[in-house]
Amino acid sequence: MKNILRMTHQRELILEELGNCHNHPTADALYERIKKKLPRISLATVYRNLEILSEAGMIRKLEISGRQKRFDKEVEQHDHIFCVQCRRIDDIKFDQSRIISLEEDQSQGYKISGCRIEFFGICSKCQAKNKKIQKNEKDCTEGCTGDCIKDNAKKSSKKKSKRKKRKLNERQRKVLEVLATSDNICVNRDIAAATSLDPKQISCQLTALKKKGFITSPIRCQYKITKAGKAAL
Amino acid sequence: MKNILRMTHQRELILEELGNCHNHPTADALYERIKKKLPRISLATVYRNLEILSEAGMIRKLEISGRQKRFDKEVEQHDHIFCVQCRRIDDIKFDQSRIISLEEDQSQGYKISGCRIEFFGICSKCQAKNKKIQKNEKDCTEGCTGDCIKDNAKKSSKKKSKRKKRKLNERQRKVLEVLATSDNICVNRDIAAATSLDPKQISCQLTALKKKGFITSPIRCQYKITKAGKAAL
DNA sequence: TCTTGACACGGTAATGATTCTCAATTACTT
DNA sequence: AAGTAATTGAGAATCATTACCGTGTCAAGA
Ligand SMILES: [Mn+2]
Ligand SMILES: [Mn+2]
Ligand SMILES: [Zn+2]
Ligand SMILES: [Zn+2]
Repeated sequence: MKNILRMTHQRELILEELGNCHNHPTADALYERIKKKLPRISLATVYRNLEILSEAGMIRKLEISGRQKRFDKEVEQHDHIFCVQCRRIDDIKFDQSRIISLEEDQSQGYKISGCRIEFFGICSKCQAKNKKIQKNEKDCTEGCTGDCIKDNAKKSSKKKSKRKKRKLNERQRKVLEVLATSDNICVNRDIAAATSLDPKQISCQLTALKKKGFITSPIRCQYKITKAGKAAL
Repeated sequence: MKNILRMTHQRELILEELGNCHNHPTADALYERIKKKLPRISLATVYRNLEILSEAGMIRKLEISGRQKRFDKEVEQHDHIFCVQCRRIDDIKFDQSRIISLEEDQSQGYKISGCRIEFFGICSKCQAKNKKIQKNEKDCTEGCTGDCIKDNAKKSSKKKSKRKKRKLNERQRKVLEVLATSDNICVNRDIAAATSLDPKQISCQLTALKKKGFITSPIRCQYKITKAGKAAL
């Protein structure tokens, strides 16, 4: 009846490897590290044990906003701060008792058992990086506001997990090829003539290509291939 | 080039329906409600518009701990409290500026742009329910700690999304049938004799059955079918 | 008026993270 | 050493979310 935790080699390694991690790793990241020492370990085993160990209170499972869960060797109560740009997560110590007791008055009948405080911002490294970029950046064609930071974060996080698939379908490739061969800006009609595709189809593909960043439309109804577009061919 | 939001019928409905929701609904829940008024709407449209509307600042996307994202008609800054048992989410107002300025001293170089505070506990309804259950519960064979509450929450949340699949394989059914016919507690050997299965196989199936809640092991190595197990046959 | 292309839609496939399944193996108990 | 329940690896399944694609609608410009 008593649930004894067997200390298998796998479990031991997972615990040890998490202990060596100072950034709060995801199950996947931990799996990659452990594979080097035990190549036949399964990702499911890593997930399983991280769950079991956190259930047993030997590690902590973090549910920071975002998709992947992260794991923490430190079991003592503490909160976190994360960088919205590079996604790193650091510890912060914060006395929750004060804020909880403050909240208990207007708790709407809830019996409060805890709270999670999550700061977010930009870490010192990213601040420095941004400053450098801003200096070097002179040919910024369009206003570069907070959006591009967000885009960067999104892109980097995606690239990190898996390579981004940017496949072109038959029609998109045709359209892109026409734009690649023609030096000047093209309109729908030009492309239709060159590809013998239905103009409606072309409009649809142009939209998709623009969304992917492979073409731009400097003037309404006129398109031009981008560097990314050329690279994609 | 300019991003104009067209107010389509679908978008209007989504906005309106979210406005009528006082609990912070998931995309899926909202979809189910909207389908009643517009049966041909696509789930993808609901997701797409919730994203667009929150991007435009007309609604808010919440990343409360847990898997599904939730959406909030209230765009003013506020935090949330959720019940770990029934998963309902309520609003709380909290002055973040104080706690943020408090944190800024020891911010480890971060430029803090905000924070999310998330209280959790047990709502008044669940508290009342628990009290009732505790009174009625006299045949609680094993210590009923916080664990069963958590189990309940997990189960109910799963049931809500899809019906739980509890199928038995060939061997599991055989084992369960032996336990069902025998009134007393059985050991592995008994089952082996009755089923002509390999004892190793039986051990494995017993583990699976126990995990599913179809059998219990009141004494080590001795098994007994549960009500759920009988129901499953 | 006729084109055009941006936005949007519905349906469906794909994706990413996580969990489940199951026969085989392993680590504890006795 | 034997017996047995916990654990494993490999892969399938699940769940929430997003991407894709062909089509439709609308408003603005030729
Ligand atoms: Mn930490
Ligand atoms: Mn709210
Ligand atoms: Zn950073
Ligand atoms: Zn509740």
